[in-house]
Amino acid sequence: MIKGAFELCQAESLDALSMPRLAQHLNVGATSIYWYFKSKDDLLDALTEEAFRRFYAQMPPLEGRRWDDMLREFFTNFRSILQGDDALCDLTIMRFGHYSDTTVLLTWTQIEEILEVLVNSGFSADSATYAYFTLSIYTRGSLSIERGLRAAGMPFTKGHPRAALAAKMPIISSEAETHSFSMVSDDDFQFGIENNIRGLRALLATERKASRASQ
Amino acid sequence: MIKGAFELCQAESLDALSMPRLAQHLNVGATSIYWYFKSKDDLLDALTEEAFRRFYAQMPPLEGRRWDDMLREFFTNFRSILQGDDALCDLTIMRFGHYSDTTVLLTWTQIEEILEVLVNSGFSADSATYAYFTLSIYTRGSLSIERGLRAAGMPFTKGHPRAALAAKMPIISSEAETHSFSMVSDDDFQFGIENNIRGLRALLATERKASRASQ
DNA sequence: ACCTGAACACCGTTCAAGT
DNA sequence: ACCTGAACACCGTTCAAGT
Repeated sequence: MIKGAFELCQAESLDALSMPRLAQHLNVGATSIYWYFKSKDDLLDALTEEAFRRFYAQMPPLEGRRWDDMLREFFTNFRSILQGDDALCDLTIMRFGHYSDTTVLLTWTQIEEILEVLVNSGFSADSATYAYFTLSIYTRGSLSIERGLRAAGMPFTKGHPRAALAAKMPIISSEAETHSFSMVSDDDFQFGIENNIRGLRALLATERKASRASQ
Repeated sequence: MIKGAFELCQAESLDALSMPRLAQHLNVGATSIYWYFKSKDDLLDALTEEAFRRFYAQMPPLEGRRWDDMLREFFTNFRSILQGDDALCDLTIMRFGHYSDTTVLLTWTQIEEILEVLVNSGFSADSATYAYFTLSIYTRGSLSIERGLRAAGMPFTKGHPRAALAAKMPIISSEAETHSFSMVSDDDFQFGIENNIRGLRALLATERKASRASQ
């Protein structure tokens, strides 16, 4: 049932998933689904849970490197997995506030593991939490915007005709020649992650100084 | 026409905007709208353009302060305006790849102004562009996730019952008492912005050193 | 030029009825 | 326990027809 729903989502898209279409795909009466799920939203919740299971199954384990390498790798993996599977992306990124208990447990377990590395590297528990949230929001923001662009048919990726609009904008005009203005290119993403890591490095330095001073 | 559509969106929500409902709101035949807009998507595009106009009208002008103050203020204003108006938020943040030429022009003008400040402060045009994109993606990510949570009825904002799940997670358990786990609280947002600014400050320092060395 | 109503294909959902 | 089809209220959209 959920497997069939996933097949349909992967083949078409989450938007294309309707009760009649799913029923047809399963060779079953259109309303039979309501015996298993009391509403479409219920189905979607179950689908979201399964999506998270599949997502985490694809995530490689954290390597025992330095905290900055770990963060970089984790969020790069996070992004590339969801970039490669629109159905998974739509279900995990776009469906907030629809996380089942097992999904929350799965996610928190993952977060705890990361926080542990950060705290062991000298971050306070507070800073570690903020750090993870910041990178998580950024990565998800990038993914959801990229997803939106792809769904809309990928307007202006590079060398876009709208460049004409930039006549009186010297900086943008020159940047537009080399820089994709989608805001979500690989380079953009890498800069964002790297910039946050730079910020965290500076924060860590001041936190260490403060903790030494208080001893 | 567009004004009426906005009224309906503000009173209800963007989801509640249907052709029949809008027609009813305008005291007009259900299909009359199709004389002005060839499809609902067309209507939505026009609505998006108007939303951006209203949004930028509310954005206070950039103050002539230091680049970091400017960024902080800009994105804080950005967020608080869209936090206060769900219709505006749905139309501007959620509808990517549906920007009209005048919307793009409006946006680019705004971006150019910010890039100018950054470049004048010593950033390369490339870094300035990356910097803006990073903060923009983060702010939008935060807004869209907050919006999703609100639409879903704001699950676990604080002191949430799910804390029980965190039994074997020492760091999360202790954090959960003081830290909202929504990832999009005011504190979370402020940390994200501040962390990016810290990262940019470090970047600026190395860029300045490099440009001095090459002279 | 502007608006209407009937009509169509699609949706989510309910419910009484079948096995 | 599991599945069905008829039915309902709601969509977006087309089109021939009215003014």
